[in-house]
Amino acid sequence: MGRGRVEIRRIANDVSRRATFGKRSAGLLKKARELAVLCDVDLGVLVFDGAGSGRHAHYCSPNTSWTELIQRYDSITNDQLQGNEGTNHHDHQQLLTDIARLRREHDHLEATLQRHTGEDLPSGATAAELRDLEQRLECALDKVREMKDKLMEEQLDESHNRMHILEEQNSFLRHMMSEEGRQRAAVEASAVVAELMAPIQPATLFGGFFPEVEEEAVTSLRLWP
Amino acid sequence: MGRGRVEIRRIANDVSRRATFGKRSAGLLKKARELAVLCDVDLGVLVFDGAGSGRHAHYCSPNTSWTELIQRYDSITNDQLQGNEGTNHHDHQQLLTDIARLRREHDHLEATLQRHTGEDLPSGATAAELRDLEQRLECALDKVREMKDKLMEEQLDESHNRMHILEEQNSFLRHMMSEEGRQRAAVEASAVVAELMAPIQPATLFGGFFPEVEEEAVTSLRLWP
DNA sequence: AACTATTTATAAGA
DNA sequence: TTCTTATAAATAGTT
Repeated sequence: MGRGRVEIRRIANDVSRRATFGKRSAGLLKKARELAVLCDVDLGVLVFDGAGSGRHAHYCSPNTSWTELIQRYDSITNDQLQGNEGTNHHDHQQLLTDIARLRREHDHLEATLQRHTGEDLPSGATAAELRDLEQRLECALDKVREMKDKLMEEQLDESHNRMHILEEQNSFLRHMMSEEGRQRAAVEASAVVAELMAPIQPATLFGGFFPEVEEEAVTSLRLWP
Repeated sequence: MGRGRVEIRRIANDVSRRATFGKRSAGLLKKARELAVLCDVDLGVLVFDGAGSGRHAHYCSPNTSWTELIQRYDSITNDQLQGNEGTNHHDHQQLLTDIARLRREHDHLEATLQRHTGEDLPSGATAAELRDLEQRLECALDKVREMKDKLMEEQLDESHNRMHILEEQNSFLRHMMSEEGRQRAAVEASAVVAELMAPIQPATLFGGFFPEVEEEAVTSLRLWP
């Protein structure tokens, strides 16, 4: 929504990024407020500038609180945490064990992810380990590319289908025109038909005859940037 | 945005309210994702249907967690809220909270990692999102390769240094031998040379990291005697 | 901060 | 529910 279509990726330019942050976070909060009122829901939004600029925005709908929202979120994400309220000390010990295990898993996952992101490559890594990581990343990259290609192919197919439909409409309309032409002047009609037949170029075809179809076509072409 | 202008007040009709909830919460989450990526900010959105319908939606930007967001929020709103630590820090309720938090972080990390591994690519991903992931992975791959190359260069440098030192020692010893001119001394000297050459064994130098380079190294060492 | 040309979201209808 | 379409709303680039 603006003068140009925008790719959803980090805005490199510092000034435009700040401007966009202001506009979009205001927009997001407005949408949040509207949703809360229109649909009578409890919701919260928190936004913090990644850098330490301190720029932030937040909204929490009336009749609720962040504490409540987070509690609800917890009860959704891990519902196996239900029945053990106010139970005995055995469970207390069990909880300590669970926490220790979770902490370990947490650290491990975090480290793995940081390696996968290249953020924190272990300085003591051997060349063999690095080569292993390299291969994993290549593998992941392949999978991502494969999925992306599949998606794009699907979109291509779809646009081909649409083109096919448009071509059929064209040929039908040409047919209609030639019928009309016979009733008037046979020579003129065949000239028009010949002209239409020659360039199947969409640009030429859409140029004068079907402005309402042109938008369709452009839209579908834009499906794969 | 729609067929008609809409007043921002609770939608009375039950059906349209549900429909609007679905559309607008999807829209809100999309906007949130876009803001997170475009402006590189940390943000979170939580939406719960006010009634107990269970309908809900949530989003938390990558590289952060609800825990972190809430902490940041707390530090903004009331940064004088300290002091109640230590008394009941390890009671049952606190442990439950801790465990919930850890589970949340755990799930978040796992999801992020799975995306980075290509194990669980979101089926609803757009081509643009996939390209974003692709670029991250390429970036990580570059870093890993860079570090691997640096490591290999360092190890090569080190081995060259050692060789240089050994060559100097050798030439010094040969000089000594020719001055002495005695067979017995010569034999002793060559024993010393042999001993000095020992640590040059590839296994020690390269630590077994470069089987493909090992042969190369052995070959060049053999050139000398 | 204001202005618009455009894009995007979505209300209503099918 | 999901898809379509007319229209309102958001906002990117500009001044």
